[in-house]
Amino acid sequence: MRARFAPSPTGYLHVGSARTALFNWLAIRHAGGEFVLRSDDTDQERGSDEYYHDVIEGLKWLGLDWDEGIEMGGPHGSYKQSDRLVRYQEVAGQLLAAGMAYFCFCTPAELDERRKQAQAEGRPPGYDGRCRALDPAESASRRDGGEAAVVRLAVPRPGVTVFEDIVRGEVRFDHEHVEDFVLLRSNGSPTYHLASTVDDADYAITHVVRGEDLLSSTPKHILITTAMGADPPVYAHLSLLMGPDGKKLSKRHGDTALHAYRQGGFLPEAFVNYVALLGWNFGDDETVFTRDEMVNRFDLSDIQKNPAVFDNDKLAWMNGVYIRELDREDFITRTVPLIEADIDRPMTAAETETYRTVAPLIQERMKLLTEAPDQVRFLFIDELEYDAGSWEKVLTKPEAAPAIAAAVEKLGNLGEWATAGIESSLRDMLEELGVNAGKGLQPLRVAVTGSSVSPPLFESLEALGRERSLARLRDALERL
RNA sequence: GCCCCCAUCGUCCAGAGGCCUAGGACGCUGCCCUUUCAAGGCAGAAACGGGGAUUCGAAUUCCCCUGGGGGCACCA
Repeated sequence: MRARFAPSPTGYLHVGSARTALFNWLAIRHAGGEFVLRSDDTDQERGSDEYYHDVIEGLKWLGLDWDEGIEMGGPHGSYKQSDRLVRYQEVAGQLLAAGMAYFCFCTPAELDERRKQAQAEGRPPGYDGRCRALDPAESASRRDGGEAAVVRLAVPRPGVTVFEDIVRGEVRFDHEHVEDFVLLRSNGSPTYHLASTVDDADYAITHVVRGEDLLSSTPKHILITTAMGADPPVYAHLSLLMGPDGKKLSKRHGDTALHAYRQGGFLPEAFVNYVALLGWNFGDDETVFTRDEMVNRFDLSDIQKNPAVFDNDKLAWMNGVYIRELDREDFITRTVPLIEADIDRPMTAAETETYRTVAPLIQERMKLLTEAPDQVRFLFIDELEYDAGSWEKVLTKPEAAPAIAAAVEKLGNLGEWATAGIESSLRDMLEELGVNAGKGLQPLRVAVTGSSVSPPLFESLEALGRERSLARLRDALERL
C-alpha cells in the first residue's frame, strides 16, 4: 500500500487537511505501507513558501511521519509538481497523439457565456465539446501558428465511470456530466487534475484518501489514469468537517489553521485523538486511546459517511485528559516557557524549584497549556493585581477583614513554613473565629492570589513564602 | 439550474431485522467529595427527519419527500 498526502501550499494547513493527512497516515501505518508527501504547487499565483513550511511543520507537530517525498526524497525525483512540468506536458502530448485529447481554442469569455446559457436552459453546465470536432491537423497548425489553446481530454461519450470507494461503496458518474475538462492551460501549465493524476500513477500510489470535495472529480482522474495506460488507485473519500452551524468549516468559524491549535495550548496527541474520532470510532465505547492502539484498529472501511461537526469543547476536554496524563517533568518543560513569556523574564532557579511544587496542582485543573500563566502568575510578580469581581464578591464581606487579621496573627507566629503547619494553624483560626472554611479562607485566597479561583490555598501559601504571604495579607487589610 | 454524496441525543460515535425500555463520549442539569476552581464519583434530561413499502417483526432493507453537504473554472 502506498498513499500520499498532497497539499497545495496555497494556505496554512487547515484542520480539515490535517484530518485527511491523519487518516492517510493511519491507513498506511496500519497496513505497513509507504506514506508519500508531495507538494501540489502548480498554482503560482497563490502558493508561497510560508504556506509550504507551515504544512510541513504541522505534519511534524502532529507526529505524522512520511517515508518518501518532500524533505525525504525517493526514487521518483522531485516531489514538487513545479519541478515536473515537462512530464505533464509529455503526458498531454501522448494523449493528444493518441487522439484522446484535443486542442480547444474557445476563449474564457465564450466559455463563460455558453456555460451560463446551458445553465439557464437546464442543461449540464460543462464544456460543450465544440473544438473536439476540429480536424486534428488543422488544430495543430492553428496551435503552431501561435493561437492560444488549451488541451482537453476527449471524455468517451456515451460512457460511465464506476468505481468502488472504500468509504462510500459503489459510485457512478455518467459521462454526460463529465465535461471535456482542461488538461493543459494555454500557457502550457498543467491543471490540478492532470498533475495530480500523473503523479499518483508515476509514484505508484495505490490508495488515494482525500476529501469529499474531490469526489466528483474522481471520474476525471480515473479517465486520465486509464488513458495513460495505468491502473487507477483505490479511492476513499472522506466527508468534510463542518463548523458548529453545520456549514463547511472555514475562517468564519474562527481560526481553522492547525498552527492556531498548537499556539492555543493544545497537545498534538490530544488533537490527533480527537480528530480521529471525527468519522471513525475505536470500538468498545472508548474515546481516549494511544496512537499505537489507533494504528492497530484503524480501517478505512469503518469511516462514517456523513459530515462531522468539529466540536472545540470536546477537543478541549480531550486536551485536559492528555495534560493530566503528562508526567510531571514533561508538564513543567512545556509550561515554563509559557510562564516566562507571560512574566517577560526567565525564572530564577529558586522560582523554578517553587514551580515544581505547584505544577502538579495546576496540571489537574487545566484544559489548555496556555492557562498555566493565569494559574501561577501570583507567584512570580511583585505587584499583585486583584481581580475586581473577586474583590467585590469576597473581600467586601464583613467576615473578610477579621479573617485576614487573624491569619496574619496566626501565620506570623508559625514556626516552619510548610503546608501542613499552615493548614493546621489556619484551621485553628477558623475555629476561634467560628466561621466555616468557605467564609474564612476565601478572603485569604483573594488577598494572596488576587482571585477567588486559584490553586489550593495552603500549598499556594507555602509556595509564595512567609514574607510575601504576610505582606500580601497586610496589604489587603490596608486596602480594606 | 445540473450532477453526486449523506441522514440515530445539541455535538461526535455504537447500532449491519428481533439482544433497543436505542448504548458510550463531550456539553448540559442535580447530588456527593471539597478551602475556591478543577479533577473524580453518582444520578438525570436529551435522538432513530416525514411518508409509504417489504416482513410475524425495521433505527437497521427498498421507494418517495424533506433536510444537510459537496461539485459544476485555463483554483486546487
